[in-house]
Amino acid sequence: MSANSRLTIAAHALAWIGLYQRQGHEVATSEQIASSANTNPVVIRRLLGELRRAGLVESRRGVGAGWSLARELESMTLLDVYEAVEPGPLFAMHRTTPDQGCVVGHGIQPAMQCIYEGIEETVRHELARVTLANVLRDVLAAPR
Amino acid sequence: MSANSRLTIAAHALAWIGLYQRQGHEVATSEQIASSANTNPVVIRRLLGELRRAGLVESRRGVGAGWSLARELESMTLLDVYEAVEPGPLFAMHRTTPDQGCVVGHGIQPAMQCIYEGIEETVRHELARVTLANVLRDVLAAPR
DNA sequence: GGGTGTCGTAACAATTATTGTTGCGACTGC
DNA sequence: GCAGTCGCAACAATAATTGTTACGACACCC
Repeated sequence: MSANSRLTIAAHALAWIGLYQRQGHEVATSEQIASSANTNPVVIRRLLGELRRAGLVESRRGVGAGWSLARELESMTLLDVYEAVEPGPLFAMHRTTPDQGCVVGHGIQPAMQCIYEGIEETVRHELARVTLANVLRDVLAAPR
Repeated sequence: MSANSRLTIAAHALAWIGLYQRQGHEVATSEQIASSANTNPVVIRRLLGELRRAGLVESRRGVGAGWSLARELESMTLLDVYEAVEPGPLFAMHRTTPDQGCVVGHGIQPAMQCIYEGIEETVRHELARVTLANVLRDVLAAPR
């Protein structure tokens, strides 16, 4: 199992801020978002910090501080979020370099690398097709 | 970073066995493969055990024992290998269930689930396009 | 029948990445 | 000055994978 839910939590946070702003509020606090996502506020701040670096959200400090969207949800795709919060590739190579004296050990990494890059490109393409506005719409469409 | 190189190692092992058999040998030992992949024989046995359960390889015991392909490399795709060695989904949900009393917390999982399933399906499709014979060919084509 | 080499598997340690938690300084509006 | 929130560092907790050791099971060979 891929043990990282960073993309999921980041999308959750963005959808939450987006909805909150639609309801007329200026900013959302990390504590509110953390409560909705059932996690710790620091986890949210860390993730939102990365999204801020990518230009997707802004933060204010002081009393009445919090987070707001830097762009419309319509102009944000899951690929933007993915690139902001996921550091590495989808599939990993050997953790130790294989035996370069062996034909297979020598050729396997470039061969797999090439295949993996193609797949990652496809995934990126799929992620780019979904905007955060789409996500929020689907969230609100869930039956209760 | 996705910390698991299982698919990579499994492809390495299959390519190694395939090449070894093309050179006229009957079976390959986990120690030979481990030496090429620069890892421990037990790691290889564990992976090959999962591939055996999926019907991709066979093993013999006793003196002169080892591993052999159960099917031609041409008829094996990376998807077969992926399904044999990767237990979970590509993207994970929240590790704790979000606040079901919150609209976003309630709707986020079905929304993301749906998106993720589409992407996984695409990845599977891509993996199914590559046979292990393709991989071995690319491995041998690597410049040295 | 015993010796040998290899798989099969369990148990546990080591490593790595992520997530959770605490603490405290910085900033801003009142 | 006070209160509320972010920013960030440090560290613990958790989980998954990988590495290692150990030993029994099995089959071939003599």
